Parts: sequence; structure tokens; C-alpha cells
Amino acid sequence: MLNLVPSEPGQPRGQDLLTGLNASQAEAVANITGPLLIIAGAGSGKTRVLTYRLAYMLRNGVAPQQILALTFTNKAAQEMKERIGHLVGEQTARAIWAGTFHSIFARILRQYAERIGYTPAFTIYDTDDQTAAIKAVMNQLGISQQVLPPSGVRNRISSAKNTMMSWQEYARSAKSVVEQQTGQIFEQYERRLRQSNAMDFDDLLNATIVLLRDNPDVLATLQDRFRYIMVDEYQDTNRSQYTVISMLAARHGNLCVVGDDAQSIYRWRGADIRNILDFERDYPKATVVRLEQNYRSTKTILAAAHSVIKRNSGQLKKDLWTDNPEGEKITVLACRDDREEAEMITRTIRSRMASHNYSPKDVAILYRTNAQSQALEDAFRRSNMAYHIVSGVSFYKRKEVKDTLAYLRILVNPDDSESILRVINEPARGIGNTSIERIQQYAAQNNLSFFAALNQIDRIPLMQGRTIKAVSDFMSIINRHRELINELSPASLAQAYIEATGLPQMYKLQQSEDSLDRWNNIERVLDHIAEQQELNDELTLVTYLEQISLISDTDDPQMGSNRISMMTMHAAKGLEFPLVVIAGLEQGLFPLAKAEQDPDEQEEERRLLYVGITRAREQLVLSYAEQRYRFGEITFSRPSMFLAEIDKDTIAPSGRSMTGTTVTQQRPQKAPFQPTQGRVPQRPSAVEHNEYSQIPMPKRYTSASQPKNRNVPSAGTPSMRVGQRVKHPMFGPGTISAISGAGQNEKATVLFDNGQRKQLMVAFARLEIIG
DNA sequence: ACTTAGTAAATTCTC
DNA sequence: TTTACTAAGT
Repeated sequence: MLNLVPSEPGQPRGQDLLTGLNASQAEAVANITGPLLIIAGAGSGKTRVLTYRLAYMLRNGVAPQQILALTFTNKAAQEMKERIGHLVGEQTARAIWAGTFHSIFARILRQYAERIGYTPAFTIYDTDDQTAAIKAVMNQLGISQQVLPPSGVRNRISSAKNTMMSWQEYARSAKSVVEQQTGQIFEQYERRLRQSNAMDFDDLLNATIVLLRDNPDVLATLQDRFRYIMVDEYQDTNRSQYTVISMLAARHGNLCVVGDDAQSIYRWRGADIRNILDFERDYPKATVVRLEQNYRSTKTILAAAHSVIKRNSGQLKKDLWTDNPEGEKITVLACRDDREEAEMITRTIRSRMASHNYSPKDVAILYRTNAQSQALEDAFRRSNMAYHIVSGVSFYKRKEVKDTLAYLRILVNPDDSESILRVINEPARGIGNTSIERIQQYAAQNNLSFFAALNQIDRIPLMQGRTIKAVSDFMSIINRHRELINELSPASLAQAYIEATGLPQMYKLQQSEDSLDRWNNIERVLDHIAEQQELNDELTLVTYLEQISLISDTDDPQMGSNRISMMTMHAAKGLEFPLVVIAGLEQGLFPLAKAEQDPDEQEEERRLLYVGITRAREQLVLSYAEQRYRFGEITFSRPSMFLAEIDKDTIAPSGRSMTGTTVTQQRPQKAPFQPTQGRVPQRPSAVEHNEYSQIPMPKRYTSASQPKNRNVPSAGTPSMRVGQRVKHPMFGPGTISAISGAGQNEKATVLFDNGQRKQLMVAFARLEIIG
């Protein structure tokens, strides 16, 4: 910890913080009043500058409570808090308001919920909840989901909200039929969420704007509380975020924004690059500091990155340079297919680790889409290399976990219709679709929330006696436990309540391996609540649920473990590794097919590649495959246009081998690759990696334990093999032409004698062995 | 009302 | 390859 003894009066304190910084870094740190724009090139020590700047402020008399630091990911917020903690002590660091836009504003909104017509227990809807609400609304309006896909509606509504457009404005400007219908759905969607006492992610920002706009006293309070505001990744802010920031900073004007327009990669979710481009116009008195010295990468890597990004138009002027050595040239791996690509990547990584003494945590593989991790995982598992995947299927997206959380949400906010609908018949209670339809209709007609309608179940027409009984039993579980909210701790309440719903029992009784894992996952959620309660004795179910809603898949606690990382380039933002591999540089994949036509999209893809390249400190490897499995089918593609854009001088020459694949030149002193030689076998790591906090990854889904051997029948059904004659009750006799999957997922492709070809699940289809 | 079998569709990225 | 929805069967 640095010393906090005040220095001579009249002179700024904390000069010691400035030593060891370059001139522009020091300027950024010492400039704590007034508007400040920091243009921070990749690897220019941005995080260091930000944390030092905060420390400098604290040293000069700013109270930690007066500082608001906004980031985009929990990861970034976490890292910032930690590093400030080292500088000024944890106590002080904790008092700073640092977090994501969404989490900070959720916190503020809970405090003032009544002012905008919500209760403090409002639910935060994630993407799935939104889609569910939209489907329900479309149903109600009689709009077909075939004609108008709900996900598209969701996207249009979200982008409208990102630009702070109300449903009235949207409906007014709607031209096409699609837009008009979206307008109708938008209106009902907004009504439904309000009735559910729920907000989606976009609402968290827009509701804050409304709160500040309509309540001058709240605005004044918050402006005075947050006298110093700092925004990271400013190039990724959208209209709403921009507006909130402007409102909060209007009084004191101590606004510091940091960003790099070259790294703007979230246009698709409403990020408006103009926010950073126009900062100087918005704040004419702004100081502008450019951090242009890169401390991260070799000259070669920086040159490659520059040769790519210079093709984009409309950049803020900046010249990134480095004192670092020239470094090694970039390797390009040309591969036949995705499988070979994965193999070559593992081989390349293995040999570089040996020759450069890298440990696994020094290496990252980056790709455009999450689906690409599959082939890589297989290859890594085969060669026993420790890896972990950032993101992937989150623990919280599993059905049983979502159901459990839905039950808990109902407890704190019974008006949450989406959650009730999710679990009202889970486990089956005899409340079927027909009844639910009727209740929904009644709710809509009488302008009630679903829960309120359930309370009047005996007044709803056409209800069967049995259904009424089932509904009142369901209601009594909820009501009984609602009365205990102030009696019991969150953990014990959750425990008793979830037990009472019968959800865990349902899985436990099924006794299949699958359902036992699900039961286990429910237990893990309950354990997790207990753990969190231990850590924070002020924990409530409301704050717990909020915390869960706002974490993301990139918040990976295993980051520190010594493994090779695999992630999307989006997830890699802000990270750095000595050795970086970027896979799948193919036309149609990177850039994505839909970007090929649209120049704006193409520029965004190019920025994404720029982000990817600049993650590398010493070595960069790029790869592409001529064909790969996509949507379960082989597709062919040409190398990415981006490969041709990279300065040739930065790329190592390569030679074509007989097989048509490229073998990069081996460095002379290095021995040829030897498979798994001298390696201590390690357990495949995917099994252990967890998504967040103390919740371990469930065994199921990740149990890569049984390798998926194609064309090899699983042990349970030894007689299913290619060429086997079988008989199906409906399709008649036929011959198995292919087998895929294993165990429960084993599928047989059967060519029936009548000429039909079908893919059947072996476990379900009643295939009879004949011949 | 619920289960099951089969088909269709989806796969970008995040809070 | 996996999931999500629909239609038919129990």
C-alpha cells in the first residue's frame, strides 16, 4: 500500500504515483477535474492509468464514495477494484462505486423504485424471459410466430430501446407490416413487463433516465454523490448510457472517459461510436490525452494489427508505436478441415510451449463463434492438454437451474408472470395449456397480472374443479413461504421453499443419471445461496437474484488457473497472452457471411480482428480450414479476405506439403514434433471448469469423459452397427447406413427398403434387429 | 393432460 | 450437433 501521509499543502499530492509513467500517462493520471478524454490504444497501459488515476484522486482529498466507475463487464470492474485495493487498501477501494452500467443502475433503481412505479423487488428479465414475454404477447395478439420470428421482434424492440425510442415513437415511424406488427407487440410487451414488475436489460438504463428526468431531487442527490465519474470502454456506450452519463456529470463536469475507437466491437447491440468521436464537441473544454505507446506486443504484431485497421475509415487519429523488439513472424496454418485445424493448433502450441517455455496460461485460442470450440476441445482432450473455455453453456441456462431461480423470483415478486408460467406446471400438477390459456385471457381482459388472476381462480369461467384445486395448492406453497421472508434467512427460506415445490423430488425420483445430475444442480444453487450469505450477511433474495441476472459468461473465475484459454474474440477484450492463436479465418465465418455485403459490418469485423491480434504479446498464429462442419454439414470456404490485408512482411513464409496442407517452417534448433512424449497425463479440464463463483460445473453436459467415437456403437447396444438389417414398426425393413452419437444420443441413419432415409434415435425408435 | 417421436431450425457477440 | 416446436398417440 502506498503511503497516505499528506505532503506539503498547495502542491498536489501523490507525485510518487506519477513516477514510472510516461508523459501522457502521467498527464491522464494527474488530470482529475473537468472533462477528460483518454484515447487508449491497445496495450498502452490503460488499466494502470485508470487505477493510478483513482488512487491519485483519493490522495488528493476525493472521498471514495464520490467516485463512480463504470465498466462493461463484471470482469473489468472486478479487476479494477482489486488493483485499486492494492494501491489504497481494500477498505477504501470497496467504498468506490465501481461496476457495470447495469449493476450500478439496478442498485440505484431499487432505491428509488417507487418513483417510477415499480417495487424494489422488481425482477430483471434476461433474453430468454424477454422472448417468452414476446411470444405470450404475440399469442394474445394472434400474430403467427412462423411469419414473425419472436427473436427478430426482440432484436428490433431492443435496438429501439437502445436509442431510447418509446413504443409510441416506434409505432408512429413504422412503415412495413413487420414494423407495424412489431409496434403492436412492443406496446403490449411494455405493458406486460410493467405489470410483471419486471425490467429487461435495456429498461435498467432507460428507467434510470426517466427517474433522473422526472425527479430533480434524485438527480441533484446523485450528481452530488458522484462528483467524479469515470467510464471505461466509452466507444461501446449506446445512446441510453451516453444520456445517463451526461445527466450525472452535468453538474460537476468531472467526467473522464476512456476508449479506443479502433476496438469498438459492439455496434450490433447499439453501441454508438459517435459517442467517443464527438466527445470533444460535447465537452469543448475537454482535455484529450492519447496513450500511444504500446507496452504489450512486438513490432511485428503491432505492424500486422495496423495493416488491418488502417483499411477502416473514420478513425480517431493516433499512432501506436512500441519500443519492444521486432519479434517473430506470424504463422499461418492452412488446413484441410476443422479437425485438422484443431490438430495443427494443438501441435503448434505444444511445440511453441516447449521451445519458448510457455506455460498453459500463456496461451489463448480465439475464434469468431462459440461453436468453433467443439473441434478444438476434441483435439485438446485427445492430446491431454489442460484447457478451459470461457463462456459456453452457462450453468444458469440449464433448465432445472432456471426453474429453481424462477421459483425464487416468484417468492420475492409474485407479479413476475414469466416466472410463474415457467414453473406453474413443473413438476406436473395438472394445470395444462388449456387452463393456462384461459387464465391468461382472463388476466388480459381484467388488466391483472397472472398472479392476481390466479388469486381469483374461482371467478374465471370454464375452470374445472380439479384445476382450481391444483392452482390453490400451488398458490398456497408460494403464499405460505412469502410470509416467512422476514422470519428466515434467505438460504433457509430458499431451502424449505424449493423443497416444498416438489421440483427436486421430481428429479430425484426419476433415478436416471441425467435427472440425478439435475437434482444435484438444484442443490448446488441452494448451496450457493448459503455460501453467498456467509460472505455477505446483508444478502437478500432480491440482491442474490439480481447478482445472478447480471453476471455473464465471460466472468470466468478460472481465468487464473494454469490452462490454455479458449474464447471468442469478444470475450478476449482487455486480456493479453504471450501466444495467441486466431482460428477460422475464412470468408463467411470471419468475416461472417452477413458482413460480406455490408461495409459497416465489415469494418466492425475488422476491428474485431484488430482486437484479436493485439491480444498477442510475442507470438501470433492464424489458421483457416478449407472445409468445416457447420450446422452438422460440411461447408467449403475460402481464406478470409483479412489474411490478404495483413502486411506480407509480418508473415512467415510457408511451404505446401504433398497432402495439400501447409506446414510452417520449423525453427532449426527445434526437434520434430513427437506425440505426447514425456507429458504427465492430465485430466481433461472441461469437467472442472466452472462459470461463476463457487458453483462448480455440473457433471452432465461437460462430461467429456466418454469420447464420442463416431461410427463405433456404444456398449449398451452392441448390435447396432453399419450394415445391420433392422425393422421399424412404421417404415418397415431397412439397413443402417451410419451411426452417430453415443449412449442416449446414439442415432442411426437407416436406409429403408421403401427408399426412405431416416435418422432415428436408437434409444427411442423401436428398431428391431432382423436378418 | 401428458408423453413421445419426428421434424425444423439454428448458431455472433453481451448486460 | 443440439435445441425447440409440433403432431400424434396414450
